[in-house]
Amino acid sequence: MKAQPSTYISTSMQHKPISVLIVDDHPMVIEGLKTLLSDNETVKVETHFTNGKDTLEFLEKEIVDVILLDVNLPDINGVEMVKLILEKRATIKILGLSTYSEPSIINQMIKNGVKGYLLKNATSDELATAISQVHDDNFYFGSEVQKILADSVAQESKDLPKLTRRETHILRLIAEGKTTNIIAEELFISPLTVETHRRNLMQKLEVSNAASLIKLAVEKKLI
Amino acid sequence: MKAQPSTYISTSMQHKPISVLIVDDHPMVIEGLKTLLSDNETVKVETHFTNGKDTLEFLEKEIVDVILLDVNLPDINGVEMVKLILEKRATIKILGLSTYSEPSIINQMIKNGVKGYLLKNATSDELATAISQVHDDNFYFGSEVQKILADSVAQESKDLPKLTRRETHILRLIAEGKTTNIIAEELFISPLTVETHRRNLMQKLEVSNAASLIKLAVEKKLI
DNA sequence: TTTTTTCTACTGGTTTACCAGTATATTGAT
DNA sequence: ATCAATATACTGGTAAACCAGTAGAAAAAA
Repeated sequence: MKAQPSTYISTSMQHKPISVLIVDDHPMVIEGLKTLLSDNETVKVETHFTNGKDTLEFLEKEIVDVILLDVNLPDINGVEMVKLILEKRATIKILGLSTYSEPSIINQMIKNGVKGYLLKNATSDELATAISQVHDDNFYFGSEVQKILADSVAQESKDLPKLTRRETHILRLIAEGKTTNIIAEELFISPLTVETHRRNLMQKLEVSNAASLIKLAVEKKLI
Repeated sequence: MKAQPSTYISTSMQHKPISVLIVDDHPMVIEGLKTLLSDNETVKVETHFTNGKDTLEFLEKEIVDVILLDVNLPDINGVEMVKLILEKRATIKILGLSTYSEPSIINQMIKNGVKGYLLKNATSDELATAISQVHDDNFYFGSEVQKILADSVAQESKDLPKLTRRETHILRLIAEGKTTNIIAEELFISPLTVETHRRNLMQKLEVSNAASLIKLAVEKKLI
């Protein structure tokens, strides 16, 4: 299964290898990925970058089949990167990579168009499968990721109502422990207005006091 | 610089290489570390493990000079691992490794006896230096880690006053958005008592309302 | 055992949050 | 230009949080 007759490979390889670009700011991970993929003749790691800017510049001129994209880049966040890459090169398949697994981020990345998502504890096999699947325009999500997505989908039914800019702002100030009066002073509006916003927030988020409001805001990373 | 005359190496290597054990649950990182260290003749990667249990079993019989220890293992947490390893083999030098950098964890690990700490975005050079430094019984901390430690020392002066069990419990209930009366019912105590606890909490933590209390609790992971 | 800490509980008072309903000016979208 | 959404602001009332001081009982530490 692993070692095909070399004659076959060298003489009649119908498909050229899948060209892969690695984007990760951790040299260790880059080396690790390269090593894990070095045995695999169907994949060729084209090059790598450690930040978003260089990656986008490269993609101005060059193209690859699949990008292994770390979510935590120093300059541009992963979610944004997905959008920027696909705006430039819509046919590229992006495979998200991260150490931890936050449902909200994974969801955002899927919305933006990643074809797959792996945690960095993925095995060599998973990695190879993922690359070939996304290259064939299928989705691929690691087993842990699938579990996480399943959980978050369950909650997604009563998703957060979107808050207005003003509401988000006030929510953040509330979470900082500021009272209605203080907030009103800072925003140069009436305390009564602040209270109205607070009430609307609690109604929208279906909670009954400031404590729950803050907890929910922290949990959902609205602030 | 890379290729020394092979005669020199094979005939007169005064010091045997530093034996290194890698412990990390991410295959990618393991491969990456091995690759980064493969050029370095002064270091020999003995073997690797992906969890704490196997590592400790190995150390029952074998010994190495330096352990590269990931903080986030699936079974035993890094802080505990350091203690367990050093109880068994006090002469081993442990170099902590993690992707992110939480001051409290780094501090705990130092207290438990790690000789160095690197983030996973360390370069090949940093890694080599770190290994040789800790092998010589010096401390080595990556530049980012040093910055983090400096910051945390500054804050450490007014560290959190330790809360009693009851206080911690009530703090958690407050953070869940429960009112004084509800908490009192749940704990079969008077609402007045709950309020006293709340007041003590606020005093201890130097905040002036429940909102700040919750935010602080979430931030400091007291709950 | 004695001392200290923790948990318990109260009085009495101020401030703030919370609830319900209403209303107007200003944006933003179609 | 018109309609919907947003941000603004009010009245009036109830409930809960917050503040200060006190104090007894239980548990833990000395």
